[in-house]
Amino acid sequence: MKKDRFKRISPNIWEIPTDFKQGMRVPARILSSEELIDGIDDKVIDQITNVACLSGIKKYALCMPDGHCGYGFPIGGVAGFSKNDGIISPGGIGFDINCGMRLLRTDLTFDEIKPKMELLLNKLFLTIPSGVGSSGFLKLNKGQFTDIMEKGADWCLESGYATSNDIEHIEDHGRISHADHTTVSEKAISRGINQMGTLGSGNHYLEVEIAHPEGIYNRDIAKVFGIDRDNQVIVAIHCGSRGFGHQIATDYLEVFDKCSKKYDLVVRDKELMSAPIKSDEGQRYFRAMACAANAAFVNRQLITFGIRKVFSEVFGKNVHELGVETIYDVAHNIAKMEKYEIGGREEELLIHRKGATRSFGPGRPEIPKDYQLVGQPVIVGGSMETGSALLCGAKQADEETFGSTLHGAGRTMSRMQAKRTARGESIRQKMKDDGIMVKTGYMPGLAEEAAFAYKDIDSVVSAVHSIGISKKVARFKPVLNIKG
DNA sequence: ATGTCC
Repeated sequence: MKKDRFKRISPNIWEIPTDFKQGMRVPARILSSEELIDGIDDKVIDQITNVACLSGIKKYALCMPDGHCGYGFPIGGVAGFSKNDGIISPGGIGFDINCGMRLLRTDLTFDEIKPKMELLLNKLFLTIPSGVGSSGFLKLNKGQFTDIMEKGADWCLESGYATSNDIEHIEDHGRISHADHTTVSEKAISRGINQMGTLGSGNHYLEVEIAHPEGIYNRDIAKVFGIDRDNQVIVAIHCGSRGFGHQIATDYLEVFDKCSKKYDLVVRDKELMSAPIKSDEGQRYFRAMACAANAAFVNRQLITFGIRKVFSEVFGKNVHELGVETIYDVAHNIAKMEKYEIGGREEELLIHRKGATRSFGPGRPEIPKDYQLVGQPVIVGGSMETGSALLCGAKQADEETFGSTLHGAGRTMSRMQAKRTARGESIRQKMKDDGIMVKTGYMPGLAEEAAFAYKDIDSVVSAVHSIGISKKVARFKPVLNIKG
């Protein structure tokens, strides 16, 4: 096994030195508890050490505790590349650009929603389109979609689909700078224009969850985030930029493939195709990626609009009375320019987070005013059977992980393998027995996303908590799930 | 993740 060559830096940090394979410019670091380190796939080790070979990489190539095999980078991969001689790589961001999570609070408690569970589930399912190729209620013209690409969630504010409180509680206010619609293909636009406000498929879901008192690890911080009553109803939204971001990733992989010779980049894996950040092609992808990121923020905001409408109808009150407010909205798949100290001096790096969450601690100007004292919320999606976790960012992340932490439980099994292991119907029944009502347009998907196909979320969360890059705040238990 | 192969 390759693991005997790992150097244990601390109880939960394992380093793979540069002599592990030829061409590594920096060491690779895997964050993991002792119990999970042996479960790390050899392919993940291959992938993260290939990332360590990319031009302009600084400090380490990192893999979070929920890491598993992905396209090029592992999902759970984090890497920072020098603005001057570094690269940008679609494989380091993911096909689903700005796949991410939003958490909503409400004033409701479990007892209040119990009599209306089935109605709530059915109305949510009818209102929020889900599944492959689904389209939304909005009929947008190209001018509006250009605004969505370039203004992100601000478009929702202008159009009456968001409140200023929503905007304040989205990463980067739901508007990524440098977005330029001229870098986006017509094909991407035509795939995306009718998909705003839709959930998608795969591991995407919409979940109603309960904040039971025993799941609150830090009552003071939970209260700052708006979790302020026993058995409070929470809503989790997990989705991304749909076919729009997917097409942009596809388009630029093709562009990078064609220009790779010109820039003479050594790439150990075709899936890691890259372009220099400073190159014309690299800049164009960066700007197109920002458009997809903005569209994903809009998507989650429009889904929020739909959820508010449903809650309002089902409980016969307006949304203000129900207190349906955005706790926070985070990107899990994105690259951003951020400043870090490298060898004693500050450098601007393009931080790639692929299945990883920003984890900024207290005092950072980028985070909402009301969260300044505690750090940003970190929203971690579990499997549909186990529910999500809420953490807060910590300063330690700036030193260890380029201000990053984990994003989910992390798969242990491929979708195919999961489908061979169980049938959707048996998972539905098991969830029902556990008090979770689920609705989906694609039953085999329940097996694909079953808890047995994922690592234990509490275990991966404990690892990042122990390292100190983010801190446990709360764990929620699902009661309703719409699986795309 | 994805009009899961134009």
